[in-house]
Amino acid sequence: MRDCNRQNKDTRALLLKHAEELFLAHGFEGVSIRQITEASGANVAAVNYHFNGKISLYREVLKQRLDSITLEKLELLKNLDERHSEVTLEQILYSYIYSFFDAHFSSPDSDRFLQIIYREMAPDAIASDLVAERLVIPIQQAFQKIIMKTCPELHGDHISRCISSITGQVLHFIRAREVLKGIRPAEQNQTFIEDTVQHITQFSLRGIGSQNHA
Amino acid sequence: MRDCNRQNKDTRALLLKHAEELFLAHGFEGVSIRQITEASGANVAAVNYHFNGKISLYREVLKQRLDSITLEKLELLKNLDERHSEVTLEQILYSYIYSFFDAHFSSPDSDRFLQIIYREMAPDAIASDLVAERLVIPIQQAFQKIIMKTCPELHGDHISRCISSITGQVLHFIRAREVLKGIRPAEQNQTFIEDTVQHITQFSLRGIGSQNHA
DNA sequence: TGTACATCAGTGAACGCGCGTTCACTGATGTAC
DNA sequence: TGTACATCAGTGAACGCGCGTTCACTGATGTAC
Repeated sequence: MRDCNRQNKDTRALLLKHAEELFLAHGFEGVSIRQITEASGANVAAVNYHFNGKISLYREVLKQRLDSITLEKLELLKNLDERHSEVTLEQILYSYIYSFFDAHFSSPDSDRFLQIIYREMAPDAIASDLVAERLVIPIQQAFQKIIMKTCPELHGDHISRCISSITGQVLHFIRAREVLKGIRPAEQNQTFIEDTVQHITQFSLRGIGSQNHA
Repeated sequence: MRDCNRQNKDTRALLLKHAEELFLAHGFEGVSIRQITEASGANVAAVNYHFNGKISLYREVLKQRLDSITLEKLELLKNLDERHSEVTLEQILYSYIYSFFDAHFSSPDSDRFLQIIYREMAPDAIASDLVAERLVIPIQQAFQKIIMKTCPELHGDHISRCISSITGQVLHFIRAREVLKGIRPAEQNQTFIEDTVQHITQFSLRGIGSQNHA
């Protein structure tokens, strides 16, 4: 009787929505097709009907999220690029690094999502190609373009490696923060973010070693 | 007939040995109890008899490997410590960073093992406590002690964060190297190691910002 | 305007599989009297 | 020195479960003549 006679409730969209929620919360292996279809009020067979199996559905979900994150980061970088003559390298680094922590701790989803991206960066992951093509490469390129404008004396390869160094730090501080609490305990959440972003910014600013801004 | 009448073949040790091999090659979920017991020539029930379940066996395996890696790194750091008056900060960083890449690419196991450690660093992992207590914390402390001796003008908290920055970079460059190949392609393996270690060393040396060695 | 057929979204039930765990058991060895 | 019992390593078979996938199906809608 509930939802009685309502055909065309767009099962496909519902599946996608609930799959996103569940995969983000519990990872690929942590979610069964039955959980997804039950949450969507559909039949177990629906996932196979609409998406040709669990893996394709997962990749579909991932695509969407990766694209939306990439879009967001490119937006930020575009803003910085437009103001690049009035902005210091330090400010660029700070904005970029802060944006990770900000996005990360403002949404309960994104903690889990970072774990997922992390896992998918492994060479044998189920979707490392998607992470590379839709996230890492476009962001890296845009970021590199800005830094090259701001520090024209630096070599492209050097900048590229420095960006990887920054990304590596950001991911590590966020992801391993529970483990790191065993080393530097007793930080409040807000000062943790502020302190860590400042540290990574200053460390990396020196690390880049631009003559313009040293 | 094979292995006929040989009691006391120490099933427990065999299980541990093959579990290590298999878990390292395929991860926790990637290995079934049946695979382990078959490889060990034992009955399916043997894992539960000797180890009280799959998780305990996994943690046991992990403990051993973590301890052996920690021991190895502490050895390296002890050597550096003993020579700390004749060694520059740059040499210390280089040795430490290089040791990760060296260990990593000289053994086929260790690539997979790094993935495992990585995964176990996540807050909700099956053994993040082991990674913290038996690997990250002891190494961090020993490393910090050396740097404090070499750069007495630096604050302990600052050094601690810098070490995390170094670790983050090392892990990222190793783990995400396939993804990063999309950005900086066409490096041979040996020059990749040499170039990357040099980059991380120099980047971090500047990042630490010691007055003594800038 | 009516009929026949094709298409499409979605269902329901079952299939076969591999999993971790359990439990009653065997047979060798150690120990107490 | 012999017997009775306890302990221990290990086995074999089965249990129950949850999984992803399959397949024949329904019933609504669109299309051609």
